[in-house]
Amino acid sequence: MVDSVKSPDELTDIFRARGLKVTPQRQLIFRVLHDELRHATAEAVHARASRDMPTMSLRTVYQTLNDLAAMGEIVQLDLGTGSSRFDTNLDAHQHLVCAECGSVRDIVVDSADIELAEATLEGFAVSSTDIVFRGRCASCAAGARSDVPSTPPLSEETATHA
Amino acid sequence: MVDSVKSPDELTDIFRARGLKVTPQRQLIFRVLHDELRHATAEAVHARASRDMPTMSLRTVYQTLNDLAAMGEIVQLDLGTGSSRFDTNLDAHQHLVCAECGSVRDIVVDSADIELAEATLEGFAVSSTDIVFRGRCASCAAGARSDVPSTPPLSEETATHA
DNA sequence: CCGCTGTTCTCAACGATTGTCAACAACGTG
DNA sequence: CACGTTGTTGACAATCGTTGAGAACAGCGG
Ligand SMILES: [Mn+2]
Ligand SMILES: [Mn+2]
Ligand SMILES: [Zn+2]
Ligand SMILES: [Zn+2]
Repeated sequence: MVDSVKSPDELTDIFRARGLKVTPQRQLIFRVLHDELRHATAEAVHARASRDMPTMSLRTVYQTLNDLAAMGEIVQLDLGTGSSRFDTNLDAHQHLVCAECGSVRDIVVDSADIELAEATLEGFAVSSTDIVFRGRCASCAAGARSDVPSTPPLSEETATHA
Repeated sequence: MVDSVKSPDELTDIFRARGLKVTPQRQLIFRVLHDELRHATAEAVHARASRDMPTMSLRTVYQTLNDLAAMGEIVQLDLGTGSSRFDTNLDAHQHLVCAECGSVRDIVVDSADIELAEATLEGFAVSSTDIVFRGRCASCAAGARSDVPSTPPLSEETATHA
């Protein structure tokens, strides 16, 4: 039902098929993406991977994430939170971004709802529609202090999802 | 009919009212924003302003743009093009961003079209909806080479608008 | 087990933006 | 209109996320 990131094994095959080598670093990143992180920053992936492989460099994480994104196995997002997020959900969808804690949640908006009048497009060919709903998540509304985004830009689909 | 950036005179009054000093630099920036630039980067504003006042520093431009944005006199946008754009159009609207030349065009999407099922929100309070349609503008489609975004991130609502 | 390639790692550079702070100018006051 | 206070400017360094370079290194086919 969901078109999510492929399994480490599948990604391994894909990399091999492209003549790319399958290193322990890459395998670890595959696993992290598949099993744990949803909208992770490179930093977050690195932090998680470093636990299992302390020598893992941030550079390698960026490299592999970029490779995966280039192959379309993950999607690079710019949600305006400072750093890129890498989305393992490949289905067409949009995001709810909490202005306070920075958590990211998937949401599906019927694209039929966003019909643009052809006339107003004036020849512009839309190839993708990025919608970001900004606001405050439930958990922030609960503990809430209404002022500034307290928690600095976070590293992942924060807390919240429990 | 359009809620656009206020006139230099009005902005002058607003700044004075807040105890902020009205310097020639600021006045120049007010004029540039009001008369010329629509979705300018700080760099673009600086380039334009520097023509009339060569000593103008980029730092001052950032400062003033941030001040104006903080007061709600302009809107800071992150369209994923590398640097912030400052929008002088204060009406609720969205953007068409050309992947090739980076041009930005306003477009109005009936927000009623984007009704989110309350249920799916699960307590998330949406405060703003940012929609960015990415694709290729008419003029790029005309001269078009279909590959990479040739023209690097631009400085403004490029060419196109003639 | 060998070697060719593609990889990893370290470290420096990058672009956009902000912090710092001394020199400076706006503007209310006398 | 000169004066002093206070906010502002401009030069410069620092920050953050990300990428470039190059040498050491490890897949993987032979
Ligand atoms: Mn997502
Ligand atoms: Mn606009
Ligand atoms: Zn939150
Ligand atoms: Zn274009």
